[in-house]
Order: sequence, then structure tokens, then C-alpha cells
Amino acid sequence: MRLLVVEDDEKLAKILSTSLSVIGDVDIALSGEKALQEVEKTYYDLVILDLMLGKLSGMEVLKEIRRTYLMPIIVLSALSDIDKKIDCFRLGADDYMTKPFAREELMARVEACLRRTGGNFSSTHYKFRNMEVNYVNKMMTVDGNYVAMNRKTYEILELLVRNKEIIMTKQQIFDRIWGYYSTTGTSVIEINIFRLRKILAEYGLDSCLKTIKATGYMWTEKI
Amino acid sequence: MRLLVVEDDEKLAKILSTSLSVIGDVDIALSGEKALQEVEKTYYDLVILDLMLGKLSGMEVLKEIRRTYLMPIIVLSALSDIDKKIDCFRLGADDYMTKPFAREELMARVEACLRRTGGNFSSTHYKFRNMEVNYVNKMMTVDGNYVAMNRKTYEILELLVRNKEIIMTKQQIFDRIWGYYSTTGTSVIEINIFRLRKILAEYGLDSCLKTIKATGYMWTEKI
DNA sequence: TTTAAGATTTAATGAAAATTTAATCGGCGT
DNA sequence: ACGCCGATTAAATTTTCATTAAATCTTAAA
Repeated sequence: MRLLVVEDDEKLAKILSTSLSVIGDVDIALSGEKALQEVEKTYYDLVILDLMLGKLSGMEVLKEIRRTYLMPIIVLSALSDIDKKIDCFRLGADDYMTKPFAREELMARVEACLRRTGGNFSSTHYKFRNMEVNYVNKMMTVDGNYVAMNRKTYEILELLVRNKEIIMTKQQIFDRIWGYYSTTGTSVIEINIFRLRKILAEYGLDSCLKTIKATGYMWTEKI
Repeated sequence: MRLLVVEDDEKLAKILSTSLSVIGDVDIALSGEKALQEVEKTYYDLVILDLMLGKLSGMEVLKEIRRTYLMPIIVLSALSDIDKKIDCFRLGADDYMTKPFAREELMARVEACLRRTGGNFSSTHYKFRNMEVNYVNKMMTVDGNYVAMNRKTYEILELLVRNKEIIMTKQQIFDRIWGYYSTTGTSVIEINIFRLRKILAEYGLDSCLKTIKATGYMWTEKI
């Protein structure tokens, strides 16, 4: 998880950064210009954006980021002005907090946002590189495009990525997807693994799906 | 779009309901017990939940809904108590507003939530090429001309385009359009999909409506 | 209230796709 | 070389869905 704090008050930026470090790696941008550079350079899962910046206003930064990126943005401001809030939400902010605020509330709101949008905080998605498996919608996407596959094939994929870096034995896979009372042999797993690999290979992801001989299969990000 | 307002103050509930009606159909639950019933019965895109309820506390309702459902929940409360806020976020709330609040701020926050969860959120219409689906007037137009279709057929179309690029399972479609207590089989979906396809085909749009075998259907712009 | 048009549902069929079975091939360790 | 296990391919079987026709329910006009 990678977060960006955009805040010109260096002291506050440090404090926020320390708090947020339990959630993921935090970068700091001390100006709007710097923020835009960072966002282009790195993939961020969430941005905390103070409205009070120097030359480039926070609103400008918000607008500019939203022209290209979709990650959640939480706006901080000294103003509780309703119109300002509305404007920020219009421009695509996900939340708006008025200073002063409790550290705990910020943390709670950050987590609520991340829960919604995925990342590893959420039990609704798995993400790796440009590929995503959405457990709710029962679909895999690459660069946002739906990748078609058979139902059972998908279920194996979901089971494996839900348990990444852990070996799933054939018996576990079988019991989970086909159930105890199924009469089919475990060779059906191999066929679906084969089909899954063929699909993954189109996107250079087949090396994530390892065969553990005489045991089972494992999804790994350590290629 | 279907919203649920859980609020025991009937006057306030009505006011909220009226405001929110521009976004979608709004149901009201005057008690926690009623809210849980409604949520089981109907598919909701978002819930507005007042913490001050009668017997069953708002927190209980929140916890209970989250045991099963994932739709965004915005909590309203007279208390600005930080611990209360934290607790709500922990239980899975998506946002927390302290009363009194501006109608506009609530609307902005509701839209921000839906934008995250409902894909490209527009509360009034969907447009693609020369075709438009107007949720307010409940009609589809092509080049501005009204395209006639049955009500149920239209409702499926609206549900699918509101969730474009996302697979809608047959169960989701069924629960949303026919409701939990309906006795009809899910084959009615297939017939309406068939009719919808025939209509769409006249305008070369049938390829937007994908069948996801063994799962459901999906509207896509990536033909 | 009756009637008829239209909307919706039920039922049934064949085609297409998914799943399973079966069989062959190939590598690796003993 | 032999045996084990998994990859791969082809073919058989099962499931799911599109499509048609007919039955039932709704709605609004007469």
C-alpha cells in the first residue's frame, strides 16, 4: 500500500506520515507541483491533500490529479465552508475533513476509503500489477478490461490469489470448489489450471501460478 | 439506483427522502428492525443510517447489515464524539456526518460514495454513442427518438448500464427487479435479455450486452 | 364491469458452451 | 529403463442459455 501526503506544513506532514505508516509506505509532497510530479512517477493507493498550499491551490491539484487518476483522495482543510466542501466533492474528492481533527478519525476515514477501493485492506479484490480479481463481481480484469474464462477456472484463480504465497493442495482445491460429495476425479483441476495458465500467459502472468509437484499449486508475486 | 433511509424521526426521514429522490428510488425504514427486513428483501445501492433509533441501536443495525452486505453506509448522528465515529468506521461505515448538516453536503457525500462503488455515477442518465438511457424518465432514446420496450425489459437495461463493465449475476438482477419474495423463476431474465438484444440489435448496440455463462450478464462499452 | 390489447410468465426445444472423462505424451527421480 | 505425476489433447457428457410458442396476468378503454 502506497500513500501520498500533500501538505506544505512540514511538521504536520511528518506527523501524518508517521500515523499513516502503519497502513503502508508514505511519501510526502510539500507543494502542489511536487504532488503532481509524484503522482505521475509512482502508483499511489490513496492521497491525502491539504487545500492550503502555496502557488498551486489544493483545488487545482485535485482537479489535475482527477484528469488522469482515480485513486481515492481525502481533502484536509481549515475551512468548514459548505461551498468549498461541495466543490471538492464535485471535483472528485472522496472525503473532506475540517481541521482540527483527531488522528483516529483520519485513520478511520483512510481505512474506510481503502476498504472501498480495494488494495490488500479489502476482502473484495486482489490486485497485482495491471491485473485485478474482483471477488464480488466474479471477474478478472487486466487494465480494466474483462478477461473471459470458464466459471470453474475462475473459481480456482480466486481461491489461489486469496491464498497467495500459500500452497493449496489439490484436495483443498477440490473440496472447496467441487465439494465433498462430488464424484469427479481430481484431474479436473489440472485441466482448469492448464486453461488458466493459457489465459494468464497472454498477460505475462503465468509465472505467478506455480506447480508444487506431488502437492498442489500456489499463487506467488515473487516471480 | 435504490437507497434506504433509516431514521426514526418521520419528518426528517421525509425530508431526506425528498432530497435523495433525484439520485434514485428511496425507501424509508422507521426502525432498526424494519431496516434489517428491508435490506434482506431488496437490493440497495446505499444506506443512510441514523444512530439514534429505538430498541435496536444504530450500531447494532450497522453491524448486522455488514455481516452480509457490502453496499456503502453513511452514518448520521447527533454526537460528534470521536470514539463513536471510530467505532462506526470500524464496523464498516463509509462515512459519518454529525447533525446538523447541510443538505448539499449530504448529497455530495452520497454521490462521492456512489461514484466509488457504482462505477461512473450519474444520477440521471447513461449515454453511449447515439443512445441514451434516462433514469428519470425511464426511457431509452436513440438519436433523441424514443425506443419502446416493456417495463421489465427497460429495468434490466437500466440496471446493466448503471453497472457497466461489471458482471451482474442473475440473482442480483432478479433480487433487484423482481424482489426477494417473487415466485417466478429466473428464466424470465433470459426472455427479457432476448427481447432487449433484439431491440439493441436494430441500432448495432447488441454487442454491448454480454452473456457471462454460468454467472450473469454485463454491459460493456469495450466491444 | 367487461373486454381486448399488451405485458409478463410458463413451458419446451435445440444449440452452444462448459465440464468431465479418457487417453497420450513427457519430464524427473530412482 | 521404469514408474510416477502432471501437462496436454481429443472426445463424450452435462449444463446453460437463446429462442419460440402458448398461457396467464394487467391495464385501460369501452
